[in-house]
Amino acid sequence: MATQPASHASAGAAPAPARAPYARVKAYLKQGLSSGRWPPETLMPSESELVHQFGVSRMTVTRALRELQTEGLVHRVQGLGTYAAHLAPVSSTLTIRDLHEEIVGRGHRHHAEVHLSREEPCDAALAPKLGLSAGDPVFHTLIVHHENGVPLQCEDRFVNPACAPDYLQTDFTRITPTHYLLTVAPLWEAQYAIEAGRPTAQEARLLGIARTDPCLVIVRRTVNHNVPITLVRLVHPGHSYRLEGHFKP
Amino acid sequence: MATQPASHASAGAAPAPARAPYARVKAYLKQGLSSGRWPPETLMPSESELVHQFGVSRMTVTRALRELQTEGLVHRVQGLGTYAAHLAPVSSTLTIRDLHEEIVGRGHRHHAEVHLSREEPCDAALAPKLGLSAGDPVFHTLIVHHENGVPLQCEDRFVNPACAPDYLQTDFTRITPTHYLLTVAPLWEAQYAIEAGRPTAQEARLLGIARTDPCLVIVRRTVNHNVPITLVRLVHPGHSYRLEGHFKP
DNA sequence: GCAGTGTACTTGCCTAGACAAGTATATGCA
DNA sequence: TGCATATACTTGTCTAGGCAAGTACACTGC
Repeated sequence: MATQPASHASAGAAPAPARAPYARVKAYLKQGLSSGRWPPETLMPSESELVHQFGVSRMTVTRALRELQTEGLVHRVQGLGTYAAHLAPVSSTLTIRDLHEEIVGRGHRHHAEVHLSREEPCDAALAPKLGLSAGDPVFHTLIVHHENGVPLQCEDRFVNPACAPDYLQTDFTRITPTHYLLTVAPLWEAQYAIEAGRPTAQEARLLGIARTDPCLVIVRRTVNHNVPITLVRLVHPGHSYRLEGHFKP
Repeated sequence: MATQPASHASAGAAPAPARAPYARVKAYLKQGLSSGRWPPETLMPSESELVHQFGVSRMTVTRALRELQTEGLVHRVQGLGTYAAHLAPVSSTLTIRDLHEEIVGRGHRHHAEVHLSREEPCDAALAPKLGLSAGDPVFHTLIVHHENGVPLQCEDRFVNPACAPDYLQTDFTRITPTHYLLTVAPLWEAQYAIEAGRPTAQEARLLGIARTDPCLVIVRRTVNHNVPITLVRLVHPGHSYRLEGHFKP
């Protein structure tokens, strides 16, 4: 039997019905979840029920359900069925973009001041986090990023020389460390912690703020194939920087 | 022709090869992206190439590629092909869980102090954010959450009465507002902003901290079907709370 | 030179079936 | 009663095709 997709029929200004079949099934289920038709932990219609209800093939229904599953809205158990998720997972995508792109994306001017860029012996406290031994050489950069001339971020970074031997040769006024490291290892794993804290004396001076001013501090450790690449502390003045996000199921 | 899945053959302790075909294709591509085999914006193998290379059907390859696309690792253009993503999307899932679950999940004791729970006229500044008019009634709660007796979060929340008429009848020492609102509207859209700031005098008093202590402040606005539900300000003492996360591609 | 056309290739989405494997329940037998 | 088995239903995954639509490029005819 031949396919008969998207026969966009008569309706003129209807916004929705042009959707693909899998998207219609998905929207139907999402709407039901949203309206409370299937409360959490409730058994939802099985694939074969949906197949009959929508007159589509099972693959189409499967795709809709699988996408809902990856979005965390349902969970599925082989042999049992599909259940509405326990609680709506209020998980949001927090995008930690390259700061340069973020600033330029706002139509503003980005400017970096390099205060430190050197090799130094690795501190005992730092060593295990970078998979090194105390005294091993480690690259250390301290850069202040400005947005339209205003200090926005103090970036204190340690880099494992084994991962990026040419790191210190980079001109960090033109290329951010994040950007450079992405070219060296384009895909990695990261752990981060976000907290509010006070700047160190040096950070306060570089950012032009008081030591008592609250700052948003992000500490991030990056690993590629179990090899630590970099450990970075990003300090933002609290009054001028915020992480914003939007969550849409 | 019959399927011949997962013939887990001979190899004893091999961890990987038991994977499903679509997962093998996906892992192959991911590995290539990770190793720099396909630098950003590079054209990757087409579906038909992968079909021949792996001896699987197109649907299987399509699934692998589609999952990589939803993970943001590639982008695909009809008529052109599949490209390695511009930069590795360092986006991480920041899970804003219900605080009660978070605390209990750590094996600790959660305890909530309700300092305010009443209906009041809506402020002019607040009204548009909740889709109300100034002077309309609005529910207002102020709750301090403790972990093992230590103040952890001050939750100042406004709720649209139209969305949750029985909100004030809830016993917030037993059920968190987040949890209650999830039962009323299990699925919603949220905007949030995370920043570092100082507590108000009242917040400082309730949290037992100084007014100069830095705090992590999260402001979240929740909307269901374009109807604002709630606006909440969450204040955490900087020294005792952090958002942590882990990103793994 | 330049606009139009045809062709090859790509992804997007779909169908109708298949086998595998997990779960719960009814059934039969000791 | 209690245990083992058969059955019905579920999801997980795959095959081998199909049409549609978007892109790039060579090849026309003017």
